[in-house]
Amino acid sequence: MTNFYITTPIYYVNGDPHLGTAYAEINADAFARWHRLLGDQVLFVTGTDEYGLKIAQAAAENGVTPQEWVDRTSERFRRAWGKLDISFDDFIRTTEPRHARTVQEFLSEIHRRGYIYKDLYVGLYCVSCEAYYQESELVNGRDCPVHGRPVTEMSEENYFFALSKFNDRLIELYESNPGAIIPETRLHEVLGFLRQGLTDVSITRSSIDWGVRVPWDEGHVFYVWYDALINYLTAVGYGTSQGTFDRWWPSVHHLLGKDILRFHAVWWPAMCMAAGIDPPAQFLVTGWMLVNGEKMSKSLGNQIDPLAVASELSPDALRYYLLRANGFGLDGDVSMESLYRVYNADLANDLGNLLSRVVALSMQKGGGVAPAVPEIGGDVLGAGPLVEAAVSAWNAFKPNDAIEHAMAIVRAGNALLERVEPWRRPALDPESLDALGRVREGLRLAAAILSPAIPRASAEILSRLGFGARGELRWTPEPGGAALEKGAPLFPRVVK
RNA sequence: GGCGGCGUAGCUCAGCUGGUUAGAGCACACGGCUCAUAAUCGUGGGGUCGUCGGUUCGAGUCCGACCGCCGCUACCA
Repeated sequence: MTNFYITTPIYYVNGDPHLGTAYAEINADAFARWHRLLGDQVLFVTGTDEYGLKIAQAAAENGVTPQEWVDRTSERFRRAWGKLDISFDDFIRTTEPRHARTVQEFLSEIHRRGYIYKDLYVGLYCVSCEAYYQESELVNGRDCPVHGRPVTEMSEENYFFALSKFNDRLIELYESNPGAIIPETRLHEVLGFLRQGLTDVSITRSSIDWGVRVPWDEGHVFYVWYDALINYLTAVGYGTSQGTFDRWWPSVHHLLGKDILRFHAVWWPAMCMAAGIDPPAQFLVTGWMLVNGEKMSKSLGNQIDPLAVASELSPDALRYYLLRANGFGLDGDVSMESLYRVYNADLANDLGNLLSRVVALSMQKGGGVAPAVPEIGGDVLGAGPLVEAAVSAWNAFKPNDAIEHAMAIVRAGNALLERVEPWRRPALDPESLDALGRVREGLRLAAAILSPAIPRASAEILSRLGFGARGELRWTPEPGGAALEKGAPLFPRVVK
C-alpha cells in the first residue's frame, strides 16, 4: 500500500479565489484523484494563510476584527473549491489552534538546536504602512509604493534563522535528487540561487501582533512566511501524533506556483533539516495562466472567472480545459475563446457525442442493452498501449499527455463505428455487437483515465453504459446485458 | 552583467541517448455517412525545423557564433 501526500499552497485570504489559485487546486486534485484510483492511500491538503500585516489592515478597513475577517474570507475559498469538485481531505487554516501548536513546537525545536538567534534587523520602513520594504520595491528608489512617501531606515530586534548553514546540504540534496523539483528548469533555478550563497533571514516581527506568538519570547510573532509553510506539518500531526507523521512524512509532494518556488525549495527544506526531520520529497511547480500572453489583471478586464465557467458549463469543463491546454509546469495562454473551442471539439464532439452514439446504437441495433465487451483480439482501438501511456503520464505528473492518450481512444472509437456502420446493418448483427462492445469498453477506459480531470462526467459515462464499477485499468471482457441510460447530452455544445 | 531556458506547419505544441519521405491536436479545403450534441469518418494543402558556420557516412536532434524572446539573480502570499 503506497501513501501519497499532496499539498497545495495555502492561499492568502486577502483576495478572492481566482484562476491561478483554481489552477493549482485542480492540478493537485487531479493528482490526488489519480492516486486514489491507483488504490494508494491519499492525503490531499489545502487551506488558507490568515496572518500578516495586510490581513490585519484589511480587517481594520472593513471595521471587523482580524479573526472575523479571516473567518469570512477563508470560507469563500472553501466554498469555491467545493464548486470545482476539489476533493481535499483536510483544510488548514493558519489561525487554528492546532496550527499554532505545530508552529511553536517546530520552531522551538529549531531554536533548541541552535539555528535561531536574536539580532538586529535593519530595513526601510514606511510608517503609514507599518511595514518594511525592499529597495527594489520602492518608487524612485526611496518612496513607499503605497503611500508615495519616503521610507525611513529603522531597526528592530528580531529572531533570525541560520539559513546559511544549510547551503551545502541543500545543494547536495538537489544534485543527488534532480527529480525533486519538476520541471527541471526550476531545479536549475534553485541550484543557481543556492550557488550564489545564502544569507540568514529574519523570521519574527515585534512590530505586528497578528501572527503566531514566538513561544520563548512573547513580544514577537513569526513572520507570515514561516508559519505558513509549517501548515504542511500541521496536517500530518507533527509533534502531536508521531504515528500519523511517520506515515505521511517525508514522502510529500508540494504543488506550488513558480512565484513561490524559493520559499518552498530553499527555506522550507532548510527549516526541516534544522528541526531534524527529512526535507520534503518533491516540488511540483506550475506555471502561470496568461491571457493573450499577459498576466491576468483586473484592470485589463481579461479575466477568466473559474466559478463563472463552472456554473455556465460545468466544473468538469473548466478542469478539463486547464489540465489539457497546457503542459504541466509551463505558462499557459488561456482565453474564453479557446476554452469554448476545446470544450466543443474534445468534450462535446468527440467524447460526449461518442457516448450518445454508442448508447443510441445499442438501443436500436444491439438489443437495447449494454453490448458485451469482446476479447481484445486485434486490438482495433489501440486501447492497450494508450492506457499504458496514459498511466505513465499521470504517474509522471503530465495530465495533458494522459488526456491526449485518452482522447485517442475516443477518436478510435468514433472511427471504428464509421468503419462498421451498425446503422446500416440489421439488429443484433454480430459485427455491430462486436464494435459496440469495443467502443463501450474503450469509453470505460477513457473515462477511467479522464476521471481525475472530469470526475462527474466519468462517473456518468460508466453509469450510462451499464458498468457497475470503474473496474481495472486494462481491457476487461464482460458479458454485457446491463441496462443502458440515454440521458441528455453529456457536454452540450456551446454556440458562441 | 552572471546563471538557466526557448525559437519546429495559420495556432498550441511532441520530437529520449543524431539515422527510412519531420509528427499530433486545433483551424482550413474537398469528399463520404446519417447512429449521434449540424456531431462523425476519410483525404488533402501547408514547415528554409531562428540565422550562419562546424563535427559526422548522416543533424530539427551534437559544437561554435550571431539574432530574437523569456525566467532567476533573497525575505513579494
